[in-house]
Amino acid sequence: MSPQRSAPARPSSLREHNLALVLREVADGGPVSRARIAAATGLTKATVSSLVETLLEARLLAELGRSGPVAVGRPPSALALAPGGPVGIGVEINVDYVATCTVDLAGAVRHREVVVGDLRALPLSAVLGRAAGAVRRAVAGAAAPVAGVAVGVPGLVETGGRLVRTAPNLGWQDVPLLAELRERADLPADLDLQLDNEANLAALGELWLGGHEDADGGPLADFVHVSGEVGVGAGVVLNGQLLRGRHGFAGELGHAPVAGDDTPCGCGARGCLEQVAGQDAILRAAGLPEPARPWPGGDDGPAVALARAAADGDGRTLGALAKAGEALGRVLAGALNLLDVDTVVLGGAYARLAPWLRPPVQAELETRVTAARWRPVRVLPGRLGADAAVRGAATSVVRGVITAPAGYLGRA
Amino acid sequence: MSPQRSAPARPSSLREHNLALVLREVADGGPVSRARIAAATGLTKATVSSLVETLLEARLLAELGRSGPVAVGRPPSALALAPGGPVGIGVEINVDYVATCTVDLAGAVRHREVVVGDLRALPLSAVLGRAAGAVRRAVAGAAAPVAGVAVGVPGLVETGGRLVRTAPNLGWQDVPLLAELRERADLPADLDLQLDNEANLAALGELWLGGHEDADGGPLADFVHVSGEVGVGAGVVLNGQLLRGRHGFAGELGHAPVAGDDTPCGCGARGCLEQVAGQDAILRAAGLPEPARPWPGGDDGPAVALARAAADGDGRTLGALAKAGEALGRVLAGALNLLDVDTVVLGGAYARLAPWLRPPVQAELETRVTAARWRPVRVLPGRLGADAAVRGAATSVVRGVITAPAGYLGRA
DNA sequence: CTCGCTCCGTTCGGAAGCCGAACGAATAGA
DNA sequence: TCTATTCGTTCGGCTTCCGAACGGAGCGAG
Repeated sequence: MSPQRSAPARPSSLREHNLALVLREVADGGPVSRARIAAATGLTKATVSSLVETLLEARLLAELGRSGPVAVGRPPSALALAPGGPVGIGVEINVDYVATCTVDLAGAVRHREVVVGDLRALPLSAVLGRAAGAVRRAVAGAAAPVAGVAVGVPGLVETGGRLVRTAPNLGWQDVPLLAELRERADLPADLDLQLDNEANLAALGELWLGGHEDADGGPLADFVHVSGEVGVGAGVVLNGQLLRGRHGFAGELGHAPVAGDDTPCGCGARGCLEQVAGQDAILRAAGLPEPARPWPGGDDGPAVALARAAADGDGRTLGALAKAGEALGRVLAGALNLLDVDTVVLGGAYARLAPWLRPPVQAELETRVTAARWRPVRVLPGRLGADAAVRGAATSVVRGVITAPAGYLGRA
Repeated sequence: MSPQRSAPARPSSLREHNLALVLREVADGGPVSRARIAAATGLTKATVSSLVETLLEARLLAELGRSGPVAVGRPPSALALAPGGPVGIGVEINVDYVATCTVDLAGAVRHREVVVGDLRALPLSAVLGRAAGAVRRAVAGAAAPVAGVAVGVPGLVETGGRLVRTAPNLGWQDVPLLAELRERADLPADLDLQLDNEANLAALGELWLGGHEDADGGPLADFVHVSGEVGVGAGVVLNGQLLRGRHGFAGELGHAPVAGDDTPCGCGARGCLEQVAGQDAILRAAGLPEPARPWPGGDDGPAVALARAAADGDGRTLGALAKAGEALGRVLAGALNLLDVDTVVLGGAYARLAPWLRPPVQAELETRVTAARWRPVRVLPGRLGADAAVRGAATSVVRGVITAPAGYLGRA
């Protein structure tokens, strides 16, 4: 009846589940004692001890020794994610740069590299070569076991696929990116490689690393992340999980029709959101020249020029931003209604433009989101800026280890 | 890190999981032998035997005896869902009727009752009295243990809530429906009562009972179900699961803005989809009189009048339907893009109007759904008609038993 | 300084579950 | 009647978790 078959549960499945439970408890709550883990998870102290021992041997946890002489009784010995534990490597291949990032189990950035260059001007093999070089350097520089590499691209990627279906802004079509990278960077065959959409990874970055809060003060777990780069991409996070959709194409927002606009769009239709709220469109409407390429990841790109003009009070720019915000708000309202989400995170280039985009977006949401009467809608600027996608990618690798430590144990 | 805490896994969790696995295998594949279950699930024959014995004792499974002397070797003894097993009761409280429905484990309808009457004309307590009477009769008439009762209403219901937040067409506001029903129908305190949105239940009905097929020929597990009743409600099914959203309000589609329309809407905004594609709106645009209330569940209501006029070639009606279909298609395109879904099911009143709505909807989807180049979009008429919600409700109860038999064992 | 209190982590027996292999059961065909 | 074949059960062994008891480590009172 359910389409997804599930596997039989053996005694070892128990252990896998509980290993993840313990590990997640440490990851969530910082240094904790065994006794606290037992209390929090509902497992017995005995069981926790056994699980912890396994995790210590796997070098995923480390014993900190005693922390502070704060209480009566035998002092606990705190456990934390192992500093020498596995790291994840994130890679972002974008129009103007290739970025890599190495993070440890705790999500802290260990290393970061950005190679700037207009990749559209290069042939595919040259781009692959650059990316492979960056990956090789990241792997070689990691002074710890590498749990995996996650690659983000601005394009459509099929779920679990190893193939970039299409990346219009790179001019890619059906590129077997992971296989190419594995070969060119000479990566071992058992190294875990993943591929995902850049907008999805950015949303995950804000989820895990943004430190955003729920309306109730808890960690934000339901939101729509919109990033305005060349197009308009969205990542939908529901209940702490990314919505990928059946084929992994979920989050397409850029080609929603916007009333009162007839600009033809590359997709064939007219009046797409991208033609009003895309970065290039705003730039055009503001009458600003396109900044010289390449710019490194939005930090120095059109968003900055726009923000500067807006801060100077340039009328055309302010008008363009207001119009973009309104269109964005209308389309987002539809998404929020459909998904029952009450928070929007303005990421990517939009984060920098948030001071001007936020008011019109918020206003549109307030009038158009049906459930706004019960729980107010919120518009938050992203906190990771242009790093969201790479850091999200790298973190997704270590999150994979934390939520399924058995898989890592098996390989390592 | 994940916001949702999970419970520790004990040895008994193993059994719960595997009981569900076996039960689902039987529910999916019809009568099966123990050996086949073992092969399909990956469990051992020994384990399957043990699990099956538990399920037999719980009266969830029944032994059919030998089926046919078809093969060599010891003949298998087929297992099927127990005919005398627990049943689920579904209730739908709508504007013009109260319906109940009793289904057995296999999803077959055992009993059905519709009480017609314009409930808007009645005070709340009278409506509750009618519903309670219907529930009491259904429970009394069930010649089998009742696993639970699921109630659907046309309004907003918080996830896991026992409260109807608002049901505009019934004039309800914060009605503690489940508590009222339990008291008025004198239901035992341990009987499982659930509450859900009618549109959600209808989507589940089409999922489980509609017999729709995927583009690949498998069972359809990803679609958006739109039902045009008084408003426009949607149920989103992703990977065989209903998308409820954080508060259970997901699927709101009726108030998406439609270009080129300025009709004021009850929600405060202008140009909402409901004002173009809602049943009443189509009726108005077609210039047809509103049929006399009450009508029983759309089967005799405005949809029939519209279908008749359209079949007769009435120009205004055809125009209204075309316009409604176009608007619906535009809004649905946005949803399909956002969710990465390629199938729309036209349910409720739309099912009857599918011959006229389908072409414009399909056309809009084909031009506006970005991924339509890779996998064609499909528009299917719903197959359960006005029964979808009640049958979905009743089936959701028995599905609950099948996917978590341990819970039922514990109570029974 | 020592004893008792409190809390932490470990040890050990017992129970629940699953697996693998061997065994009895039931039927068709030689 | 015997053999081949498939089905379902039985039994010993393994993994895992639980509960209770135990030893350990620090603090404070006397």
